[in-house]
Parts: sequence; C-alpha cells; structure tokens
Amino acid sequence: MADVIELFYNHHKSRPSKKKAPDQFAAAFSPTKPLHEIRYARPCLSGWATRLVGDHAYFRVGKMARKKRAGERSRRHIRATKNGRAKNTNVVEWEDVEFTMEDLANLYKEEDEFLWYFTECCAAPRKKGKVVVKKTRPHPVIQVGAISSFITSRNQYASGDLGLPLGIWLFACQAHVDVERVFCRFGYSVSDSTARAALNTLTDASLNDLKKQVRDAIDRGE
DNA sequence: TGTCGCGAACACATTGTTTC
DNA sequence: GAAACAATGTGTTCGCGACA
Repeated sequence: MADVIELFYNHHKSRPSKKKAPDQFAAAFSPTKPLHEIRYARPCLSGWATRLVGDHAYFRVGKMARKKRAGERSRRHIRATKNGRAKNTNVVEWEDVEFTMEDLANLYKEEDEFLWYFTECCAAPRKKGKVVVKKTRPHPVIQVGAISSFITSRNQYASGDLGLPLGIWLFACQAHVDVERVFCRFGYSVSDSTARAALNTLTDASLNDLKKQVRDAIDRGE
C-alpha cells in the first residue's frame, strides 16, 4: 500500500496545472472541498489525508480530556471544591499542584504519540529536515502549553495538568485579576474563583491536619 | 456484560454588585 | 479603581434503566 500511495501521489499526471485547472490546484489539503469534486489524485489524496488527520486529532484530544470511569486518582481531573454529594470526586491536594514542564512533556509524549508529533510539526523549527530545540522558547514547553489548552478547551473539568497550578501561581504572584481572566479565556489557567476555592480547600486541609497533630501531642502529654 | 440515552446534580466560568 | 464576593448560566459527570 505504501508503494501504491507513493506512485499515485508522485505521478506527474496526478498534479493539476496551476494555470489550466486553478480550482483543482487550490483543492490540495482542502478540509472542505468535496472529494468527489477533485479529479486529480494528488490533491484528492491530500484532501482526504487532511480530513483524516483532523478527525483523528479531534478524537485523540477528546480521549485525553474525558475522565476515566474507574481506576487510579487522575491528576487531570481534580476539583477545587466538593460538597460531598458526588462520589469518586478527587479534590485538590498539595501534591496535585507540584509539577515540572519536563514531566508534563514526558507525560503527553507517552500518553499520545500522535498528538505530540502533530504539535511538534506545528511548533518545532527544523534544520535540513530535522527538528532542533532552540534555547529560547524551546518548543516542547510550547507543546505542553498548547496540548493543555486543547484539553481544557474540550473539557473545562480537565484542568489539573497545567491550568490549576498556573491559576494558583498567578494568584501567588498577585497577578492582576484581568491577567487571570485573559489567561483563563485562552485556556491556559483556571478562573480566579476556582484558584481561590482550591487554595481555600488546601489551606483548610492543612489547618485541620495541624489541629489533629496538636491534639495528638497534648494527648501524649508533650 | 457493555453500550446508549436521559435527567438530575454538580463544578465551573462568567458577569454583576459590593466593599475597601 | 481594584479586589472580593455573589448570582447565574453552561456543560460535564453521574446514576440509572433499557436494550442488545
């Protein structure tokens, strides 16, 4: 099949002339033009592949965004608050907001090789056809930000990878509330209210833990 | 046993209002 | 004018029953 596709795609008669058939020439990689209206093999193949990749990207991001029904605690699906009525809710803990970009990059790379490759094609510079990593704005970091935004865009509850830690960090930096709102709209971070709710949850948990330790120490006569 | 569809519950983002 | 708080709309998640 690989040989057949190559032969079709690279055959000189599969390419429409830009002057004689401009509409056919423009149909290459088109995401919308009906395939049965494309008479030449090369643009038809590229149009078909474009839609195939687009649909698959939609499917893969959706899969990453969905919450797994059962299994281990999911860092991606953590809640800032809970009132106890919902079962199996993972409420935020301090460990959830500790992360490194390197860890997240490795996580995304292992979890979805296709999406990592796809975003690398968008973000990474190349030299002689090979991907190179720049010192300033290294593309894996940008890929992590993009994939995290894609996931949050598809599911607002799947914000634990980067959105929630970033929201808390913005609060800690005393970022202006307008900055928080813009970052939230871009899908980079959770909203100001969610970040505050998460911090309240975290500090309440720590306070209760401290009170318990003090009571235990008093009981032991220390 | 797994999938689908539905309605209710829930957590969240957004926007408006109040307070300092 | 900015931050804090409250109200409201949105859309995901959950639980359940029906069905294959």
